Amino acid sequence: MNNKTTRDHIVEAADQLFYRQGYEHTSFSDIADAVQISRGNFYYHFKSKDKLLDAVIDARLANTRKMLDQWEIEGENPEDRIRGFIQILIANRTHIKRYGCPVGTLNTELAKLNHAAQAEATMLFTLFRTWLCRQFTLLGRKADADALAMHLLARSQGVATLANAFHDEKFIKQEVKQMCDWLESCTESAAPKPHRAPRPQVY
Amino acid sequence: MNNKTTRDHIVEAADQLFYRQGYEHTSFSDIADAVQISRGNFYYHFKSKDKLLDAVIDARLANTRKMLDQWEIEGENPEDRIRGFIQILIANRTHIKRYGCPVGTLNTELAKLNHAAQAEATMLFTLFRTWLCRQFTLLGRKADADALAMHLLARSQGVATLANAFHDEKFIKQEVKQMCDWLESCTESAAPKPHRAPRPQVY
DNA sequence: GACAGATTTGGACGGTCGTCCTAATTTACG
DNA sequence: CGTAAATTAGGACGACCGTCCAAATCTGTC
Repeated sequence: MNNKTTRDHIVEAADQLFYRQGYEHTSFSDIADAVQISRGNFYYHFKSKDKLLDAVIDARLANTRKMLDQWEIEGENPEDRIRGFIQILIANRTHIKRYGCPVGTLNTELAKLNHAAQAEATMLFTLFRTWLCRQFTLLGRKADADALAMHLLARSQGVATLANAFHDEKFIKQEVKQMCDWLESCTESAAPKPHRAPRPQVY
Repeated sequence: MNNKTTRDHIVEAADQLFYRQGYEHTSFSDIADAVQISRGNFYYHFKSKDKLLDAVIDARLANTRKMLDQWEIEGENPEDRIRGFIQILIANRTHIKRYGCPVGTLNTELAKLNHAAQAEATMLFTLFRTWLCRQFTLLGRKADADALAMHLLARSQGVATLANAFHDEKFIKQEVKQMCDWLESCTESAAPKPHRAPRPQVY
């Protein structure tokens, strides 16, 4: 599909701007400038700004589903898949440093606005949560798979928040390494060691 | 000092509203309603909204410094102090569930707005960072004290973000327990651990 | 080419925002 | 008490917002 519709362009530009500037701080004029259409044209495609937000979240949900599905059919083992998830932080480190995590920051903003689309945005987290949960189950951690999934999600969110606040990419790499170590400890035989702080070392 | 000035009342109300609704989403009218003064009165005390934000952040910085200083003179050992820090998540869990972490969400918002007060807001994180760093140093982890401090900050932020997104208090308690366990492992002697965590369990 | 429907344009509309200004009121002090 | 300064009230302002609408333009079909 080479010929994208105007609607697609709007959603794409809005997605980027919502991520970089936040939903509320992004006006129709901003998006119109980015897509190079007139302001009035929006209301032919979306009857309100809220509907546009819904469309953006739907697009993100679709893309995320596609990505996670893809990761699952590429024949790696669950541990490598989870490691792949962790590595997103590395791959997107430049954007994360500047704008934070797209999922986390959107959820945070919508919570403050008490926005109707909150539940839909949380679904983005749920997608990762259930996917990670499935991988941990495959790893033989069925009993606490969801807790492990939430734990990993939280670690990722925290890393993104601090990397953003301190504008620090190196911190991302530090923590990614620790998360990978932690992941390995999840797969170890019968008696796994609890998550431990590494001994002093130069990072 | 029983008689607070109008300025103090404004800062206090703005602080609350910025936390609950976000900085941008809070208007002077909102604050005026809360303080019960006229809108025009603001510009006698603050010449712009940005200056009001500066005052709010300064107040938060002062309160945080006071709190951390207090924690340090109350004769506990470093480990207990850090445990106290972790327990903030429990103490404030109801607010965190609803509005997220005051420090993290403010930093996230200001980053998106590319606001001039970003650096001042990051100072809130730095306060906790250096305090935690000092505690870990006292624990004998001088070499990686800052990394441990950042790690703990990140964990806390992640927990707050997810608890907010999923409106889940129980998750906070789960993770706090794990963070306390992790803290204990920081203080153990260089030799490997005497006891291990049990296999998958219900959290 | 003519026509109908889909799409786009640009401006009008109320409303709210941060800001500013002047007049009224309160407070402090000789 | 009287007066100057500090403080507050309330409205005016220009700008921008999301929304809406009528007219113009494009697109495909007979």
